[in-house]
Order: sequence, then structure tokens, then C-alpha cells
Amino acid sequence: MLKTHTCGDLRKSQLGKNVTLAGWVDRRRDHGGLIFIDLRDREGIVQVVFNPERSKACHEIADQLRSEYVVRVAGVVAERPAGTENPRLATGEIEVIADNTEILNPAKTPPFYINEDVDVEERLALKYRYLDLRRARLKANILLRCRVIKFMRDFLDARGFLDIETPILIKSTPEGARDYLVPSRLQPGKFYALPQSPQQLKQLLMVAGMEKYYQIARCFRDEDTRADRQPEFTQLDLEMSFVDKDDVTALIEALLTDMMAALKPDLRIIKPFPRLTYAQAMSRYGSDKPDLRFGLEIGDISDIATRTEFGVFRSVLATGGVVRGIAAPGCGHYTRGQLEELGRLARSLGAEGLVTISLGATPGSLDTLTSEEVKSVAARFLTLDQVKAISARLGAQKGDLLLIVAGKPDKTATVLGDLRKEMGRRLKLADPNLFAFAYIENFPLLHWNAELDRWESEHHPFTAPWEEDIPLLDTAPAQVRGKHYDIVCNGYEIGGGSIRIHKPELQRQLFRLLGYSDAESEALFGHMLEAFEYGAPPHGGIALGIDRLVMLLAGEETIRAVIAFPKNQSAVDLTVNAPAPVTENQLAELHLCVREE
RNA sequence: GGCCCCGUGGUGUAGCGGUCUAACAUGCCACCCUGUCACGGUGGAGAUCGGGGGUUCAAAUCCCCCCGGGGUCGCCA
Repeated sequence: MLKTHTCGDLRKSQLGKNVTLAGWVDRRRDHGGLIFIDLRDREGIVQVVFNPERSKACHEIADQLRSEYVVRVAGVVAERPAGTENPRLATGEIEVIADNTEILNPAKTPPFYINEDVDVEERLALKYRYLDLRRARLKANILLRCRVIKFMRDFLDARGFLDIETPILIKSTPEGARDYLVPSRLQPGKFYALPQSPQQLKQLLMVAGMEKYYQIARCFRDEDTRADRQPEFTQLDLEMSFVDKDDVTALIEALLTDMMAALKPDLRIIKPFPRLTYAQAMSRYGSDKPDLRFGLEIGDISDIATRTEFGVFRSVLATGGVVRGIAAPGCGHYTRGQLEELGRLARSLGAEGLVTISLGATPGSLDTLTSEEVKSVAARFLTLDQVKAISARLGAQKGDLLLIVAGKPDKTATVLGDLRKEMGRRLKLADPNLFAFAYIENFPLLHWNAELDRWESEHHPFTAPWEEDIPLLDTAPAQVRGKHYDIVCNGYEIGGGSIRIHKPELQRQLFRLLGYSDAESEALFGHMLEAFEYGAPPHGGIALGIDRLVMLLAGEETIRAVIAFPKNQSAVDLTVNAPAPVTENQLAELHLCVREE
């Protein structure tokens, strides 16, 4: 090694020791006589002093040093003179007095600050990702990610799970996201696909008798990116034999609970994890991934609305619609402009309109509310008692603002869910130190795709239906519940899994329901169907989105901040400039030609 | 593909029709400085305001198109 110690771990206990350090110049302070260097390596920062009276040669080299130069310094660990200690540095009680200095590599002036936490245009930061990763924030994120994964591995290893790799070159299947394809050189006209997840392979590992499998698995989906979505991402993928739903969810609950205690002891979690049905999540929070850090629950006021003289409510209800709302605490003073803005927001989310009811500008008990204080376009169609009844239903107090949407049940739920999220954000209702994990269960197994005129899997076609619902597959597929569970945290879906089908007949029945002929099922999924003929154990599993989980733990708003080399919104890697053209020869070997658009 | 936001010295911002010959901070360069730690001081260099077109006596500023970036809807079994 070119160094004997790291910059971050020098303390008073090493006083008088001769050490050799190597790292980057974080900052230089030139006093004409004395020169101070903050020397940085992965572990931290230490001050190095260059004194011409001690070493003229060192001082002359220090004079040439600039930001991000790579240097090696040999010197002695010394106590700082009284009064010059720096409590902001872990190494602030000591300094290294340089006796020998070597510039290992000079550096151009970086295109952005390494030593300050200033937001830089992401295009630039991604182009120079290797410099961005030197900065404290990203370095800490990458470190945290490493710890999270290490924790998962240790936890599962201690419980008898085997880490098994599965292929990256597999087969395209029609279900799910768009595949990334890899042309085959040896099989002209045929293609591999990169896995969207190791789903089928881990099920085959269960048939293989591995019983407990896990993998830190890279997954690929050729869909548009989002702040929390990348073309390639990482899952903790696991599968177990001889388990039911509660075994898997309990395991993951223990993993996450222990992990939070070990890595983020200052953050609170809700124990045990709440379990909501899909129907509850949709009706109470208007989302299948609700943020449970705050209330602001959606309430149904259809029964009250139907007794009012308000035509909008009555006509919607007469055509099978519903009237629902939320109560924004302390927003009764909102101006007309603010209310109009909320109305525009609601319409942009797909609502026909938004009815607001201001319950006065000052807080207080509902009992003291007067009709003069109630402000709403609907006010003259509502009695004071009706306003109070609606308010009570939505948990409102005087001084609050009711946001009410009338329409089709599904649309009303999702619009109010989005409004709830937005108001929660604006009013800062979410406790930043709370991690609200929860399970969402009892999803429908299937949903009807009206455009394609067929049933589709809510999760994936290998999810097992509830036993008691199996007869409904033939009669009322929409009512069949799946043994599927999602795990959510703070409004993000961070994982999902299910108990799988392990009987070939049931699997065939599902494929038929999804519109595949037996011949098609055989061609696409024959390996699964055949495997199930050879003693497939009951099994199930789950996958956690590691990028999202680490993002939340790091307090970041995009998973790009926890991935070493992420892609941008256009799925371009700006660091290495991928994707890129290839030569005609390469294409010819792959039996490909590029179509002119 | 739709919608929203953004693009001004290396970096981050201000300026939003004329006094902009474009400001501030920081960085960079030179000189001074032996206890600083976001060191300090003095001086200097550095931007045809993403590109193109238009409106106007006059455009960084208003309009249109394009390019690039971000957010989001669709999409994501």
C-alpha cells in the first residue's frame, strides 16, 4: 500500500506516530509561510501542515498543490496548538506535519465543486459521475447502499437462504414490461431477453429443491424512466418452499425491522407493519401505495350528499357515482386564487371539478361554526347541519377546508388520493423521522383490459388465487383474490410478492383465462408447466426494490442518487455515452440491419 | 406521444423590453500573508445570456420552432 493509515481514522491516540497518507486535496489554505491542506480519502479528512522551517522541499511542493491533486504525504501526527482544534472534523484534534510529499497525479480544475454540497445541473454531474461520487453526499449514499445489501445478505444467510445466480440472458415472454433484447449470433434471427426479474428461474429453483433462495438481482425493463424508475434496477429477490403468505411477509417484516434498528436507529417505524387490503387502501387513501405517515383520510359522504339540494352531487349519485372528500387542516383561510388553483389541479388529475367548502378562517370546534363562516359554491344548497355532518365525516374542525370530488368511484378515489398526497406535501404533514412500512393485500388476481378485450394479471400469471376463489375463475374472474402482497413505505411501493401456483392444471387454467391457447402456453411457458409435473413444492416469495429502499433511507428524492452510474430520463448513460452505434460488421455478425425510420 | 418546469462567465444564482459596455457569490490566475480550517487581503482574466427565426426604433428579457435537462401522464406482468 502507498499509505499506512487513512485520513479519517487518525486520532490523538496516534500522536507522535510517523504515518504515510495518500488521497486528494480537498482544500488548500496558503498563509504565505504555512500552508494547510485538507487531505481527503474515502474515510475522511485530515489537516496536513507544510512548514518551510520543517521541510522547505515539502512546502515548495505544497505551493503547487491545487484542488483534487492526488498526493502522498509522509509525516508525523501532532497535537494541534491549543485553541486551533477543529471540532467539526473527526480528526480535528490532530494534524499531520509533512516531512515528505509526492504529487502522485495533478488534476484539472473540476467542472463543479467537490468540496461543497451545491446542486449541479444533472447532465454535468452525470457526465462527470466519477467526480460527483467523490462528493460527501453521493459517497454516503453508496456506502449506505452497501450496508443495506450487506445486512440483507447476513440476515438471510443466517436463516439458511442460498445466494444463487440466475442467467442474465434469458427468454422474452409476452407478459409484463417491454424486454431488452440481445440478438443471438449463433442462432440467426433469435433473441435473448434480459430478465425483468428472475421470477421463473427462482420458481424453477424451488422445483429443484433449493427451498430457500435469494439474490441481489439486476432487473431490466425497457419502459420510460421516472424519479424512482430506471431501465435497470436492483431487487432483493427471494423465494421459499413450503410457506404461506404470512411466512414471507413476517420474514421481510423482521428483516426490515432489524435493518432499521441496525442502520437507522434514529428513525421510527410502525410495529407491527399495518396490513391494509387493496380495497381499504383505495377507499381510505386513494392509492395502492399510500403514505401512512399522515392521516388526511378520504371519507365517503354520498349518503349525506344525496339529501342535499346540490344538483352536481345529486346527478352524479343518480348515475352510480360517489361523493367523497378530504379535510385539509387549517386551510379555511385559502384565498379564491388558491382555491382556483386547487380546482385546476383536481381537473388536471382527471376530476370533473372540485367542490371546496371553507369552514371559516379561524380554528375552533365544529359546534361554533356559523353559516356566515361557510364559504362554498355549494353553500346555498347545503344546510348548516349538512355541512357539519360532512365535516364530521371527514374529521374536519372549524378553520379547515373540505375538498370534495364527485364522480365514478375509481376516478374519485385516485383523484382524492393525489390531492391527499399533494396537501400532505404542502402542509408538511409527514413526519420526516417516521418510516411507515405497510403491507397491501387481497389484490384482485385479474383485471379486465377493455382496450385489448382480455383479462390481465394484476401481478403476474404465476400468482396463486385464494383457494376458496378458484371456482370463481370460470364464473366471475374479477372477484378472484390473489395471494399477492405489496409492501409500501412512505408512499412508495418498495416490494411485492406472492404465493405461486405450483399445480400444472391450475397454471394452464390461468394461461387460458389470460387468452393463451394451450399451444401458445406450451411454447412460451412449457418449461414451467413441465417443471410443475415433477413434484413442485408449494412456494412463494417476494422482491424488494433496493434502489427505492435505499433512496428513502438516504432521504433522497430519486433513485439516481443511490446508483453509482444511473441513466438519465432518456435512458442514456451520460458517463460512457451509451447506447452508441455499432459497426456494420457487428450488425452483420448478428444477422441484423437497422431499419430506416 | 401529451402536459408542466428549466437552460445567463468553470459552478450556483440575479436581471424579465432601453441606464446590460450583463450583476453577485464562489471557483480560476498573479502577488502579499506562519495557525488557518468555507483562512484573509490586493489585483486580474473569464459570458456574443442553449441554437435558429420573428416582433420592436431597441430583446438575456416578448412570440414561434428546434436542441438539451428535469418532473409527470400514458407505460411500468
